[in-house]
Amino acid sequence: MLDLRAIRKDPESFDRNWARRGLEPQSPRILELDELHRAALTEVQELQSRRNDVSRQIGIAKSKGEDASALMNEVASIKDKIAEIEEKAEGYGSVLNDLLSRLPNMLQGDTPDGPDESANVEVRRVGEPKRANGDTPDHVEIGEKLGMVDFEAAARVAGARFVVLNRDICRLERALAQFMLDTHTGEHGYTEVSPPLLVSTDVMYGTTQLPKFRDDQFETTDGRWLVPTAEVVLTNLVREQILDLEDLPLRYTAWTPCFRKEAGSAGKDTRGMIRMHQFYKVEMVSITAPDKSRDEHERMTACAENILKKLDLPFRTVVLCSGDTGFAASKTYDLEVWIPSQKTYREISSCSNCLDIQARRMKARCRAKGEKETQFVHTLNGSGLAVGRALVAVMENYYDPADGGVFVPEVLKPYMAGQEKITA
RNA sequence: GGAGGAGUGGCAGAGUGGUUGAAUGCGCCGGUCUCGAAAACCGGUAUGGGUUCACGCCCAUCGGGGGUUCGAAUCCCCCCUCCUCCGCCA
Repeated sequence: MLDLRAIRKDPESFDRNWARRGLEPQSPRILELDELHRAALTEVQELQSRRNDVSRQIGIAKSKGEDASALMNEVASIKDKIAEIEEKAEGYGSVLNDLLSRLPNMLQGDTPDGPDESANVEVRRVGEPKRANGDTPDHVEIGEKLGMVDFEAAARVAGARFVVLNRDICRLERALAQFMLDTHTGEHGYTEVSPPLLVSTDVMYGTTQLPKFRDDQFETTDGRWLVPTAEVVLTNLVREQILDLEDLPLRYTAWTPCFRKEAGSAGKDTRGMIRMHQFYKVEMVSITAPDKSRDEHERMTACAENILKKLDLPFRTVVLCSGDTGFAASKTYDLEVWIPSQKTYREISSCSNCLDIQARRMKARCRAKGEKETQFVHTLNGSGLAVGRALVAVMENYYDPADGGVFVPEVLKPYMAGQEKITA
């Protein structure tokens, strides 16, 4: 949710910012609805005030044993009027609210302008691709030859976009997750959380999956939702709270499955485990004071990069342009890992600063000690990393053409009982 | 799933239809006293919204939603959460 008061104060700057995402000016409609809404609200409140006043007089009159029927008649007519205006006010309010909840966040000044991903800007590149040629088999071929990746079995039990992993490959997946969690908790100051994977509609609204992205989500028959990312739960941990400013930042990490319908991605990445309906991800979430989120964003991105560095996987970091930046984000860094079989860098992490847009929806605030004023916190989320895609990257980058095996990255050996290599 | 009990301000805890946004205690903030501190005493201490240049005024909120009533924390209905017992179960 955007700050309606801020829009009132400077509607043009909001329209200018939305234009960077290719949106038409929104403020005229917003301001019109806002004005109608507030006028109705004021009228309702004046009537309520009058009603309360007369009711009080009725109480006094009755306690004195006087006749109050004239007063009671007056209240009756006020009540009808209140109901009428109230309905009007609620109508304007809900239309306005729906409009606002479907508008994306303000972009930061240093988010570059551009229509789509082709305009994203590379900010760093770390490591050199070991094999830039196309002779590396892809992870599907590697995994199936090892007999440890089985898409057919997955299709039999669940359908397309699922996978069954076996033996050393699923152990490697687990090792990756463990390594990421240990690094975030041990070195990066994050607190590990094991959260619910089914959440309420309010929670999905809080982090902006709803109402606009309903079609991407799995809804249960009892009105709950399967989390598309742990961001949803971790961020909502502070919903409806007033936090002590001194306790910020809060940093949470969790290793969870993620469930996505991938409704708009039909035909994209159909081969392999790049795009699944279900995948594991280690997520980082930070809750910060409003003036600290920009620094935290850099820090969080560095934490995600650190995982790739330790895994010794070649990657680059790009800052997304205005047209590619997600709905809730004001600025996003994507980390892209080298995928040898595709001879390209593919997204493995996305770190976003959402400013206060989620906090407003969640009513998550903070307050300095001794102060009366509350402020909305800022929320950030980043993958640290997508475990499924990390597995793909390790399988391909650590592939040994000599025997079709996969070397175990140095940092993962402790999680694999010292195992050096995965072979058939 | 069944039966019963409970949800009030930061916390504890009154309040069962009438100037109750809510007694009292604790905590917290400010002040008096003191060389200083403690104690004591005095004052203040919810959130959101509308309106106003401002002081302020007003509205809503006692788990959530709806209803009865001139008037609801208090009565009725639905839902949620927690506790106790029974059943089931990873």
